[in-house]
This record gives sequence, structure tokens and C-alpha cells, in this order.
Amino acid sequence: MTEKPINNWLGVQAEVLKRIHDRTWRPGDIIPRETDLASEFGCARVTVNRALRTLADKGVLDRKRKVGTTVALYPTSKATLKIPLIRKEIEDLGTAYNYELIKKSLNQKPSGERLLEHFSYNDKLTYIEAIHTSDGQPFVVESRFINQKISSNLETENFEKNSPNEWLLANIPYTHGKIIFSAINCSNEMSSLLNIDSGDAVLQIERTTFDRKQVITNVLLTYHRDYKLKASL
Amino acid sequence: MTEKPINNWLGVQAEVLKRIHDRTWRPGDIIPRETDLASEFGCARVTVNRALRTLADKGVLDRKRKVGTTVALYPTSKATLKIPLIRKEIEDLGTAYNYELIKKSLNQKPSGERLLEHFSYNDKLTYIEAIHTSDGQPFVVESRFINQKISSNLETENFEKNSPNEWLLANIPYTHGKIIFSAINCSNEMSSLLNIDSGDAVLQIERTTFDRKQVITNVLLTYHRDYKLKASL
DNA sequence: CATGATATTATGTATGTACATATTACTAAG
DNA sequence: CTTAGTAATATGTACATACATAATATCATG
Repeated sequence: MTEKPINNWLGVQAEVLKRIHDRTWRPGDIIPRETDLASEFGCARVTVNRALRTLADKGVLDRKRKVGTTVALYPTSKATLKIPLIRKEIEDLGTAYNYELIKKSLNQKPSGERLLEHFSYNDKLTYIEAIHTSDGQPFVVESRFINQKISSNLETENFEKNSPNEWLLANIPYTHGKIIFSAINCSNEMSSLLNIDSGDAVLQIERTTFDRKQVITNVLLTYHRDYKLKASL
Repeated sequence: MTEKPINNWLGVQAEVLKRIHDRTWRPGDIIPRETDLASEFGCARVTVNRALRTLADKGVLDRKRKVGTTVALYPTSKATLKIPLIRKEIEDLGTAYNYELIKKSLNQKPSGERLLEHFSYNDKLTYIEAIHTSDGQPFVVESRFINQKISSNLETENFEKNSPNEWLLANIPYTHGKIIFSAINCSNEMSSLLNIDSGDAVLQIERTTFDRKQVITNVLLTYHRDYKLKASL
């Protein structure tokens, strides 16, 4: 065994992937332990550890103390999708971005299933409805509730020029969030905003962000008809 | 400075997040270098490194050699969405899973924009159309093209009992993939399969998986009307 | 003043060692 | 036979150290 040692974690990762790929190690199989791989590859255990840990993060491997490392039965069940700022997404298309406020009202009480799931009954909410356009064409309608408790500056911001999307990102950090994707038939109201026919299928994304336990905002993004969301595995 | 040292990477991560959160370090700011943070926290630089690296992976920080670490301007919300095996997704609902083959044809030539984007003109494809049901209700229609070059075993599998979804995962490892989410108005044909009205909006997911450069399969999943896809930030 | 070589610097990674922790396997007490 | 206690073990992490690498700053040279 005088082959060239694999002495960096990316090399180890590549070799492990290769063996999974060529079926030396099949889904469900337990692979050799770190110490054995380390001595085989001629590197430190920590190096193997980093490679395996990274692959486990990606969902390719499952690891368990004392038990060992197995090849995931259903690999890469995780897709990562980048959620860009709306303005950035449009600008990246090479088109002109525009933002327009449609409606704004203060001190709303949460009502309806969707809001009461997140907000508590006596939260005061600021409601904002706005549209983002790409070269003048409707791109996405933003319909958002913001918890007024989150920031005192909220009152001073009128969202005439700046979208709440951007204002929140710049001013209110969040700890985590939930996203729900669905398809809806466009309502009359929405269809006139998006300049499409009522009933047309559009993609809708609901996003709720939290600061620890507290809900910061809940937003419903209704995209134009031909919008496609892309992600990679 | 005799505070309790933070001597584990999760602790460092938490502290860094806290400082980003309480705006000690604002978006765009450059934060102290690893060595400084290490001596402040009373831990090794490697520990700080792991914490910062992990946060950079998540998109919270931007790091650059020689330059330093900055708080990301737009915490490029990376959502991770788990893509479960269809059978597993249905079983996890506590309902009965069933699979039914609708159509199968061999030696198809790629045609249409969607296929020619991925397959080359003289690839031979196996086409499979099938439906997955939950307690007898249509859950998702799978419409799939498989590159016949990928496996000789493909011919022996008739997909009468097993879905290509599962067969591929178990037999053909892939290196990466692309996913596209969109909303469509249901066609007549599709609506009768899904037992909904023609024109109803449904979520459609197109997935293409690759083995390095070669396309393994391209699948169009058309979900039932009320399907919602959930992810977390 | 432009340019290319060189030093500087912050992050990136590899290593040996040590100990922590979760889980299993085993073993002895009841 | 059951169960509590204990040993064994694979992964998880921390640390000191060393060197690699990318990007910048500086300086000498034409």
C-alpha cells in the first residue's frame, strides 16, 4: 500500500463519493470507521472526520456515535434553494426593477387561520401590500403583515420608496423561518394586479420569519404567471 | 476579562449570532479576526474557525482570505427543503400508499424544449407515467423519462409494482440535480388523473438528475390540488 | 508613474493528542 | 430472567502547532 496518500479533506470526500458511486459502498452499508479510513488514506482521523461530517451534513451519509457511518438509503433528500432579495432577483435578470406601494394600514388585528397560526390574538400588525415589477411588468405581489412589537423604527418607515422586504432584512435580523410553496388560481383582484386572467395558475410562497419565539413577519408572495423557482440538488 | 470562557464552537456560534442580532456587528461590518475572537472567548482559533465557517456556509457571514469576515449584507436566505421519497411522504401522513403504472414505452426519442435541453438528440429514453395515491386519493402524477444508457438492468425492470422513483434511487446514484417549481393550470387529461377540475392550479416540480455530465432522468411531478411544499430557513 | 517582485496578513487546513459523549454489549446482582 | 451497572467503542470536539493560500500592501526598478 504505497499509493499516494490522500491528505486533504476534499480528497477524502471525493474518494468516499467515488466509492458510493461505483457501488463499493451501497445504500445502507456501513463504511469503515474513521481510524481505518485514516490509516488507509494515510491522513489524520480529523481529516476523515471533516470529510464524512460534511457529507453527512449534505445528507449523503448517516452517522451515529458508537454505531458508525452508513451510506444514506435515500441520498441527498435535501435541496438548497437560494432565496434572493426580490430586487436583486429582478436586477439579475437584466431588467429594470421597480417597487410600488399599494396599500398600508396600521394596527391590524390578526384574523384568519393563516395569521392566527403565527400571531397571538392581541398582536398589532402593520399590513403592507406592494408590487415589484420587472421592466414595468408585474413580477410579484407582496402582501405582508409585520408585528409592530419588533421595532420602534417601524412607525417612521412609510414603505413608500423602500420595500418592507428590504427594510426588514436590513433592520430586523431573524433567527429562523418557515416557507410554504403552493399553487393557486388567481383571484379577480390579484389577476388585475398581475395583469393576467382570473383563474390563471400562479406560484405562491408564504414565508414567516421569527426572532426566537416571536414572529417578525408573515408574507405572501404571489408571482407572475410564468415564474419558475429553481433549486439544485 | 475573567468571564466564563466560551470553549466550544456552538457557543462561539451562538455568541456571534447574538452580536449580529443585537446589532453590535451590522450587515456589511467586518468582524474581529479569528485570533482576536479566540483570545477574547478564551478558546483556540480553530474553534472560532469552525463556528465562523459554519455560519459562512449558512450564508450569515462572508469570508475572504486576508480580508476578513463580514456580516452578510443580504443573509442569502438559503432554505433547505427535504425531498422525501414519495412513498415515504405519503406513509408519513399516516395514509395508505399505492402506486399504479399508467403507461410505459421504450425507445422514445427526446422531443420538445424540456427534453432536448437535457438529453441529446439520439438518446433513447424510456417513458413512464404513473400515479401515487394516498388512501386511494390521487397524490401525485409522475411523468418520467429515463436515459436508457444508464443501466442494463433497466430493461428487466417493468415498473409494474415498483415506482421508477424508488428504483432509480436504489440503483442509480447521481452526482447532482436540478429542480424547477412552477404552478400550472391542470389540463383535461391531468385533471381526470388527479380527480380535480380542469384548470385547477396545481404545483408542478420538474427534476433532472445527472451522473456527472450525463442525464439520468427527467421527471415531471404534478401534485394534487391542495399540495403544499414546506421548507425551513 | 507604471510594473512586477516581495512581504504581510487573515483565513484555510493538516496533524497528534486528549478527552467527551452516545450507544451498544456485556456482566453481575436481584 | 430481568435489570442495573459497567466496559467498550465510534464518532464528536478542543487544542497547540505548523504550514498553505489568497489577497493586499509595499517597495524597488525601469
